[in-house]
Amino acid sequence: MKVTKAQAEANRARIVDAAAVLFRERGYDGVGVVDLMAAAGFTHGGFYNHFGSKAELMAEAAASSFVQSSAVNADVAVADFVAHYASRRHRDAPGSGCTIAALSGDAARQPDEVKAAFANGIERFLADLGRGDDPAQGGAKRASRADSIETLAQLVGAIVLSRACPDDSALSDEILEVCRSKLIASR
Amino acid sequence: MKVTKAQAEANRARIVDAAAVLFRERGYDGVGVVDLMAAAGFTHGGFYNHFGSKAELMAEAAASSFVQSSAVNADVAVADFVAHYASRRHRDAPGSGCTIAALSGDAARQPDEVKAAFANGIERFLADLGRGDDPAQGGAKRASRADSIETLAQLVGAIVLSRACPDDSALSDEILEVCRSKLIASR
DNA sequence: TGTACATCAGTGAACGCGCGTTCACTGATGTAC
DNA sequence: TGTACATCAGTGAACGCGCGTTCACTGATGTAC
Repeated sequence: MKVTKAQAEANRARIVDAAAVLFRERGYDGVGVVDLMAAAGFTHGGFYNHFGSKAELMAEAAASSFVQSSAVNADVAVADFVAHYASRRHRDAPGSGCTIAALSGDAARQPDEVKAAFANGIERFLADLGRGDDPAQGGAKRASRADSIETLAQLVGAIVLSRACPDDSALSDEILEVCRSKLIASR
Repeated sequence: MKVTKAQAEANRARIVDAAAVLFRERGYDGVGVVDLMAAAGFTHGGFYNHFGSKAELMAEAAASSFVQSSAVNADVAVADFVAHYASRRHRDAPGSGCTIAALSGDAARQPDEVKAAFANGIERFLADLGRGDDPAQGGAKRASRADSIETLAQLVGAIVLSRACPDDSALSDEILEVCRSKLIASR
């Protein structure tokens, strides 16, 4: 049964959104095409009407998540964003968290198509970190690109490390707390 | 054909060593039991004489790599170690590089057995970063645990980010260079 | 020390299973006249 | 505006393949007497 062009486009977007969550939660190899389609409410056969390959969807899901994160962060003061990033809440909710922290390890073993999406995501992230806040509200000042890179590396490292520790481990919490307070102190 | 107890133990160690390299290069799901055994020179059937599961080998290979890295780093000044860690050479040679940087993303989705090995590796790494150098040689002073955590997060973040970028990308190099110079300047 | 037997590391075939991808088919949508 | 036909999003069966794991078998090693 065919479907409206508009409906088809909306369906495609549903698949991308579902993929963005599932990949972050379970990793690239942890989710199959069947799972991805089922999560969006479809059977797997139609997958290749929308995407050339599973890796292509990975690239698109990542790109989409970067745009979404950036939109959300635009309304948050930089210091608050940093504090939330290096938090247990973020660590424990990879599906709605930072795609770079959740999937960089997987991206490293993917085709350049995927890596290019990640590089764009990193650039966007650096821009968000460097933008500073509305001076009228007295938030953070604009940061240099090098400072933003340093901050990003530490944020990503903190989440990656904390997630590699056993659940409920003191070390995992400690890493987040140390990095959070150091990052906030240095702004 | 049975084999000497000593030989069997040596064979087992060969498997662990090969696994430590292959997992870092290709990720947990990127290597099969067949590959792991073949890399050590065996057929796959004997795998379960040595290990209870593939995940168990992952835990052991990680633990072994941490011990080995620590032994190597013991002879290097902390500043030199940091400089080499955040380098293109390290980025481009994951098989012989830091297991935390290469496999933390995979470890996050593994059983606690594996995560516990990673937590041990992190502790060992922190100890190495904090130890300082022989005062007679005028190297780094002892670092606080919090400073070591901060350094570790930034090192791991730098490699993880740089590997997620397309091959030969300027951004990848830039991330490494910025983090390297910032880390060395702050010691 | 010599003999008989149990052990068990390594082999290679086989297990069931899920994977990514392909394909013939469907029927409502979109288009040409 | 109405009719005839082409399109193509979605379905579900099927493809070949590689996965982790199991198993019967082998023969040299290790052990008991």
